[in-house]
Amino acid sequence: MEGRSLTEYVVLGSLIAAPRHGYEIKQFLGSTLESTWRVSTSQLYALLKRLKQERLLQSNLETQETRPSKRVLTLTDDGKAIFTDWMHRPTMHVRDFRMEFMTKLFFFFHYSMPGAVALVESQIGFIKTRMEEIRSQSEKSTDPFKTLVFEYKIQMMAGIHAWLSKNALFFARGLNID
Amino acid sequence: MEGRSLTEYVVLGSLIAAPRHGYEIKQFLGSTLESTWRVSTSQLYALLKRLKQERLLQSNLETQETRPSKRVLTLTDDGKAIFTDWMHRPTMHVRDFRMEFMTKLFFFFHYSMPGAVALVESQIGFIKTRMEEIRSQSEKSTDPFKTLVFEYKIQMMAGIHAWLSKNALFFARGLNID
DNA sequence: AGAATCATGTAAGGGGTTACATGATTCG
DNA sequence: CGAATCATGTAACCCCTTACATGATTCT
Repeated sequence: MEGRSLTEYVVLGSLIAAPRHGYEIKQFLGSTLESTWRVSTSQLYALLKRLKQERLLQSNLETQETRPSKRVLTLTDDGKAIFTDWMHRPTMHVRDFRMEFMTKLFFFFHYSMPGAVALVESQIGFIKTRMEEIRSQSEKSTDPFKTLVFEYKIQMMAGIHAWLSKNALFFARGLNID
Repeated sequence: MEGRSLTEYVVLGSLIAAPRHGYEIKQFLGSTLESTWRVSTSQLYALLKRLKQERLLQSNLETQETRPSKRVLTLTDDGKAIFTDWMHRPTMHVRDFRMEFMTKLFFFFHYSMPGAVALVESQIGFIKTRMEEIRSQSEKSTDPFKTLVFEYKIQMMAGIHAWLSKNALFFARGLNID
């Protein structure tokens, strides 16, 4: 999760297809990623402020007659680049896998973005390599507790591998855009 | 992870067999749980202060001649009860499983405490039930993305189940204390 | 002589949570 | 007529991280 948190990528991702204001981002995330993911209102506005300071997005105040005025956020080129790079990079730490990878697949799915199959494939490659590393560490281990921990990691990676090859690959292919 | 964080239980667990001072706790954790787990010095001292305020432990200043004086921490009855209860309760949220369950097994192992087999068995029961719940939700789901998420959860729970039945149960039986 | 060990902290700051504030409009 | 929706925030607090502070002793 190089430097930026998942929360930041999710907010950037909410703006990749079209500008939105804070309340709209909240609604978008609440209606789509809601099962996987949540932000509180206060955190969202704080985050938007920070991302604006970092020039990943810019804002425009729009006054409305019958409604409170709203601050419409647009991604800058930097913001777009950061999000797009992230979307095509596989997850490097197994502990982040669930949230990070699922979120990427969500955006591929929701925006019909190309590259999902390639991401799934490179993620499969990464997990295979990592699994072999842990397997060899486990074989060398003499401490029974550490071995137990290694075996757990191997089991989880085997599960991820199975899911990637079966479900995720099928899902990504079904998007029919690669 | 009812209320208290894993960090708190780990610190309480470091004191269950004998009183220790802060530096000693740090060394103990660094030499045993180090692969699974870390605390920074500053966080440890802050946490000890908080646990003392909550009366889960008490401290005694011991002056030494050739060394800086040390604050020796002892668990109170409340502290002991909170740790012991936690040790025998299965983990309720899959997201906490890895850290929480592994830590419990570590303490069972390190202190040769009885009850490991019972914990593994009740954890197996819990995960089976939870897996069936998710499976039925998954079958009802029509949204392909949500289905994908459900299938991931099922895959992970199946992995946990396999590891519990194979590795963890064997490990717990090997402790030869139940 | 310099590094590591023993021993306990403070200070600043980051990121997240919960609670609170405001105020018009539109739906049931 | 009250509840939900639209819209944006502030304030306080919690936990954790990183950096800094101190100072004697013992190992290399």
